[in-house]
Amino acid sequence: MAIDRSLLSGSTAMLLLRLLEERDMYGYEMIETLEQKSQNVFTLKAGTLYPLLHSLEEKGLLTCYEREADGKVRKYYSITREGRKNLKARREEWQEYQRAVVSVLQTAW
Amino acid sequence: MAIDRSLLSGSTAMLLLRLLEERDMYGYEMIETLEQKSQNVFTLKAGTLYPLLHSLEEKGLLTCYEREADGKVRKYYSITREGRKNLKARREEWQEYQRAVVSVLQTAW
DNA sequence: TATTATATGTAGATTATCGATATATGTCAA
DNA sequence: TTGACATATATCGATAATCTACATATAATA
Repeated sequence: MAIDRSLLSGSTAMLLLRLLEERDMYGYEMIETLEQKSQNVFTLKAGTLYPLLHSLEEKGLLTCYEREADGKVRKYYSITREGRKNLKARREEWQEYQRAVVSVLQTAW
Repeated sequence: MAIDRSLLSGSTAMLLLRLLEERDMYGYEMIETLEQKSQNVFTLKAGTLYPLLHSLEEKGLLTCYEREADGKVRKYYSITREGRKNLKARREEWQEYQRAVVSVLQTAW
């Protein structure tokens, strides 16, 4: 990663769900989109992404279907109702965490 | 933790260094102070803190000395010059990471 | 005197991410 | 046409951060 990988820990699933909130995507597309949207801060590895997608699917947060595009069969992922609910919770958790970090970093003692 | 523990990953050392930037503290004091300053978002466990303090000391980011206070011998930690340098880098990394998350979450596509 | 808060510590388990590796197809330039 | 590179998906084992559980000891309080 461009940044210490441990910082990303736990927020990757949220970021993927956020991408899929906008539109269905296939795995490789998510890696590239995240990279662009974050100005190269998030350079997610395939070895991280695919197992994560499978586990999100198992948990019912995503569904998967195959579709041909540009002469290639790709696996598109779609966020479920449960996935949207989960995303909402993760966003709130992230806001809470972020506020807390800022308050420790900026505190005037 | 009050929040998903994985979110905290990687930022704990930064938070501890930040506390010690203000004044020397002993371990237990850091747990309580973090809890207060974060409004109970960061409830760091002893099993996380002490090994982390030892590793930061090994890396030369902290030094340790014993002192008696309130009739108790406590182990106070002090941030080193190297620790301040490290804190500065971690803060910058955190800002970069935070900006990137926000930009993915908020992006108007 | 018993319990709780303070205070420090270790061992083992869990989890997220990574690097390395594997496979297969499409594209483009030499 | 052939070799290299980008695209696309996937698994395995290693690494690292945190947790739970446990252990120990003292001080304060009921």
